[in-house]
Amino acid sequence: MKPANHPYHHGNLRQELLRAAEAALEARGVQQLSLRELSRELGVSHASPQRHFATKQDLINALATVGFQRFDAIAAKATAAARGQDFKARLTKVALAHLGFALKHPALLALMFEAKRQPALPPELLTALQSAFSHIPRILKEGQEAGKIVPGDPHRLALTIGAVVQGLVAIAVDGKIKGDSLKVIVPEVIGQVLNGLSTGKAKA
Amino acid sequence: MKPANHPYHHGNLRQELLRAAEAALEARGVQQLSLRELSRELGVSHASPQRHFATKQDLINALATVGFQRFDAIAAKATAAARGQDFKARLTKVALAHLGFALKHPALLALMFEAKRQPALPPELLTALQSAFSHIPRILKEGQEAGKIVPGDPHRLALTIGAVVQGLVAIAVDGKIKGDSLKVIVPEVIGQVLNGLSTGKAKA
DNA sequence: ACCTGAACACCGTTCAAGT
DNA sequence: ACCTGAACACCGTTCAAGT
Repeated sequence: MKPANHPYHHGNLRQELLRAAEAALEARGVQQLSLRELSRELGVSHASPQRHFATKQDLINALATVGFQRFDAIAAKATAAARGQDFKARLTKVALAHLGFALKHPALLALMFEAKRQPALPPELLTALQSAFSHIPRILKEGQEAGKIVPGDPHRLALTIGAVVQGLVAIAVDGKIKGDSLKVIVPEVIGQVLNGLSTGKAKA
Repeated sequence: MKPANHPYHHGNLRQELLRAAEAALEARGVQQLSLRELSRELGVSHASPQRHFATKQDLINALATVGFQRFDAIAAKATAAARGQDFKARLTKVALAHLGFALKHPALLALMFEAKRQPALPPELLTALQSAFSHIPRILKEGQEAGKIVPGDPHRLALTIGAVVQGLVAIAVDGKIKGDSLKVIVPEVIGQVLNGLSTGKAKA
């Protein structure tokens, strides 16, 4: 379990750097993330990260990529677990999965969303990101094919629900929703969006 | 217009620093924001910001504060301009105001949301932030009092619409919505939330 | 009150050199 | 292939000193 005390050849410095970086990120924030400090912590020279991450941004991109991959895996598991249920239940499960991740790794999530804003995304980051955001549109498409959702451009509908979930995540991360109450709030918000907030009219 | 070339006593270094910082922020990103570079650009010593912003974080907080103040002013103007209209039109106007700001100042918006995550918010930042996010709940409350919106905890309803708008902003900033199409997409998304996405049932 | 200049303790990145 | 040590050009922050 512990990598002994080799004077040389650390073993898998790349993995250790990623692990230490994530811990430092959640403990002290992105701003304080320092390659030299990570090197010190791992007992290697400050120049040794170079071989594994050519630049600090590369380390950040790698962190963001594994973040989106975990994000994706959690959502995939949630949808799989809700296979037989109706589409509202499945949407709720995916939303809860996203929110659970957000509350567990708030600093990593912030880093992920910051990394997303880069002009030229590394390809692995892009595919991880696309996969992570594919679940809600897919569920909506199935609901629409089953006639459970109003017709219309599926892309447009996915935008609506996607915005709600992303907004909930942002609000929850800010601590504006107590973690305990998520299981009651999220289904209600999803229900509100599905059933509408206006009185009277059913829809056009 | 130009502050002459005083060897001493710059005039209002504080304002100049804020202005230069915002320009540098949008041009090169938060990561590259440097007090020393701003000082060079303004032709003052690298230690001179100290009197106006005790720390770099103080400069960032000041930027975030003016950002939220402008955000607030724009939303207030939008609601004032839509005074006589129905509550759906007013919600749409506010959402469009938020989105317009986001697309105009994406880096500043990112800085504002990052600043919001600080454990101990400076009081002016907090009040600016609260004021900026007060418009949607207020419109919803009025709509509810007029019987135009389903009954229920107003705070909960505001959460739903607030999440949608915040989510749209996040998605728009990522460039996933073409700026031109906002005027058609936003009313449609707001309408979807108000009228619901499910077929059949009006509501419970 | 506001700014300067020097100093301190940090950074990321590069590169020859070691094993 | 992987790591080290020294070097370079930057940082933020502090503080005595100047006006």
